[in-house]
Amino acid sequence: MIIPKPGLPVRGSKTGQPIMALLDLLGRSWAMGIVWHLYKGPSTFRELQDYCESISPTTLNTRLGELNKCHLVERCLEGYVLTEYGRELFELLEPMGSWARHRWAKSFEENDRKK
Amino acid sequence: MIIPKPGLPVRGSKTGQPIMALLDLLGRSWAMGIVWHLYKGPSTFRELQDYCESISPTTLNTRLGELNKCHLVERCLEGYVLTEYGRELFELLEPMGSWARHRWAKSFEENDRKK
DNA sequence: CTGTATCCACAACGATACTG
DNA sequence: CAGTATCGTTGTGGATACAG
Repeated sequence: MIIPKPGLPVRGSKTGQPIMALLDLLGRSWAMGIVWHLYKGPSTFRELQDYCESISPTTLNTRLGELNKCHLVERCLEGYVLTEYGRELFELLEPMGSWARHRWAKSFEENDRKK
Repeated sequence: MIIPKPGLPVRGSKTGQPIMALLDLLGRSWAMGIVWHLYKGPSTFRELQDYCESISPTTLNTRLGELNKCHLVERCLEGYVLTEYGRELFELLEPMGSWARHRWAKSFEENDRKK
């Protein structure tokens, strides 16, 4: 398991620019889904598995380990929960998600209409 | 070449959530570097190749094609340039980059000190 | 200069079975 | 319930040589 730490080589940046490490981490399968779901409150392994319908236990466990080592998720009595960093990040992600949905996605619809 | 379009399956999301498509696109090698460099102004293929020191022509061309089909980059007389969408996205990315550098990266330094 | 065509190596992920 | 161990498939990207 390669942890995308700022300063070390990551997918897309040999010098490990923090922003690239972040994009690497969050771009992996289900990472965003996990953060999104945990923002609502703590969840167990099984609950997350049900939420991410087609995720394999291998991948879910790997992802949780990565998010944990990157200080975004931590263990708790109820299973897993977002850290302070995790919550901050989620809130930064919202404007991007909003832009992606409302502006960017529209650009593809326009393109489709022209064809 | 698999283009990460919102609505179609992408790395990390089978339903192609727009935010996941975006993270997929930007998480690929050198994508951010290209956007970052082009934010300063138009560039030729060769200039981008020099800027992204170790990138192969194959990858650079693939990446430019993806960014173009996703409406973030377009061709111009001077080579390549950011579109209106591209500039909007860059500006949304800055707060995240800032957080990654100043808050998130610090969390790893703290961790290192403890060990 | 600007790409394109091949080939190769490796990391990511799902499927599955199994252990604590 | 909560993971871990293996295996096979596939995408990603570098290297290189070559074409427009």
